[in-house]
Amino acid sequence: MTRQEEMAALLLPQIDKTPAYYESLYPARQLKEGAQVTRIAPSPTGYLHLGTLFSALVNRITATATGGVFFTRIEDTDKKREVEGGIADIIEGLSRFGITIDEGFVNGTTQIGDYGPYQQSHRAEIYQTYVKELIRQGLAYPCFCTAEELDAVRQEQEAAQIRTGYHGKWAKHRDITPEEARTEIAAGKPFVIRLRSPGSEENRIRFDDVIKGTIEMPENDEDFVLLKSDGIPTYHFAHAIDDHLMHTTHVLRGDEWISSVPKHLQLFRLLGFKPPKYGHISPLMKLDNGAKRKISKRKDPEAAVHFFAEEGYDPDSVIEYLMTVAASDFEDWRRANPTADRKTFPFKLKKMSVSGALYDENKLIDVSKIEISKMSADTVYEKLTAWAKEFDPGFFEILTENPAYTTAALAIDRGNAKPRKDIARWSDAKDYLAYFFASLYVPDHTLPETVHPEDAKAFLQAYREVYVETDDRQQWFERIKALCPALGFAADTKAYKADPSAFRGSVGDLSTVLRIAVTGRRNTPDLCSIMQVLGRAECLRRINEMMNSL
RNA sequence: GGCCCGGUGGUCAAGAGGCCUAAGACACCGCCCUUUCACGGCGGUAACACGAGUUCGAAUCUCGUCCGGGUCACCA
Repeated sequence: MTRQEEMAALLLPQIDKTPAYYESLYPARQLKEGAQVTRIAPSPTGYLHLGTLFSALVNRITATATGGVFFTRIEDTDKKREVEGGIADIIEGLSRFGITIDEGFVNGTTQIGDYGPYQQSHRAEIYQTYVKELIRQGLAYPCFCTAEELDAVRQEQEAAQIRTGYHGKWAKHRDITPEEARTEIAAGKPFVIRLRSPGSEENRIRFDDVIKGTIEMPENDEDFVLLKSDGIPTYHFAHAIDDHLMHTTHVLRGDEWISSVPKHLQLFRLLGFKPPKYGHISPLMKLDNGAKRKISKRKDPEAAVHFFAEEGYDPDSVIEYLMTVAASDFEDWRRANPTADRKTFPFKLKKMSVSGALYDENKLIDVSKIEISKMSADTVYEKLTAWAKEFDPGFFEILTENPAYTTAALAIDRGNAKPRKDIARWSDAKDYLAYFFASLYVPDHTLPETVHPEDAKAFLQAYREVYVETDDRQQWFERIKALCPALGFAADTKAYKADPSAFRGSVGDLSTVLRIAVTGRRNTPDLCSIMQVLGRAECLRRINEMMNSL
């Protein structure tokens, strides 16, 4: 037994498997040429973060565009930060946004696929097997430093203005002997396993980031921690083992990871693994007092995706917006393919922005209005009521009392070539539909300054007599025009504009009066349709009510 | 501070040495259309961070400066 084998046996006595065992357990995937395997690896430390959603989207569409696989893996190696129900929050959150998962966790408790377990806390033995091999090869060693000692070293380094960290001569336990280690262990001292980095700061490494392009950095010379004192790996080590064994081809993650790439590449090389392609995604930013900064979980409500649900944004709108941020050519594609499934969008990582984009609510609203304008009345009814049920129960009651009626109201000016774009969020619908429901109807009978109350009253009185509920738009309008001459109004807008002094007003004014009478407001979609949905009795009632107030 | 990444209108962005008098979208403004509003159409305001250099020619290449972001844990 060599000294290194002795050390390996001392540190990880319970490990009896070898890497070869796992290599054969998780054979290469059988995928077609060019298929890319991606993943999202969230930590269950709380709700689904916007950044995680964005990253999941990018990984998802990358796999989809290449006929590959997208899987989820739970990085629960930090027990201190773990939150109960965190897995379900994140995974089910992704589903709500329509992000489908091919493999790994598909909800809070179920995992599918042949490369599991997809939860790092259940993979301890795998990591330890590889660490043991590294120790055998002299590439890893135990470190017994306490947090205080490490802290003291850092302070010394800072005082001397040299690079901080556990490397080179500062790596106290780098050459610890099996005997020394045995003594420490016997004394009950906890230890971590560190990499014995063969790297040097003098060397430069380069790699091609599939999003950012070529990046050059100093080689890693840090003896960073592989296994924490509880036997659980750090992110770096788990990443190398898992993405190798799960055969990930593309690691697309937040760009806060860029600086760790030298560690990861070194790990893959030392372990004898083929490294994946890396792509680093710029974060979504927000303007804070004129300064751009990454959206923060603590300061920004938008960081938590449930914010969007509460605001009433449709998940589909949020994804559509995120797509415009993820791919600079997505909007053009969307214009050319207004109704196509996003899954057919030919996504290219090269089209991703290199710098962080500012979260733009205006743009979200615009995208959302377009999305909702393209929906059928039935779809709107379904989504709106689903939203209201959760976030505005009172409104839900009102909407569902008579589904056919609500749907008819929602159908106005919808489904034609130029649908209206009144609704950006489901919460907007309450005001938009208010005059259709007695309990929400708060009419404002204020007339435009240009219209005299007596004219309005005379018009309403005359209209009441000629009103035919079944008129189509054309007939409906003709009827109003027909009333104009007797009231001294211009039936033709152009004639009125040519000589306003010759008339008391125009047909437009009269239409507005009717609109105010029927809906209690001046701006609405097509009035004729509204009156049909409201019904003759209700329209007459409202017209009379208005007349009485004049 | 060290190491990385980035900087084109208010925002997102196209842009690969001459096609740039710099596209498009959102927002904003105006006009037209119009029974209101919206939609739509037309038009408008508004940008290559700065300074050197390379070149006949620079938004594009190089260097420097400045600014912004990220990262330097037994967190991910």
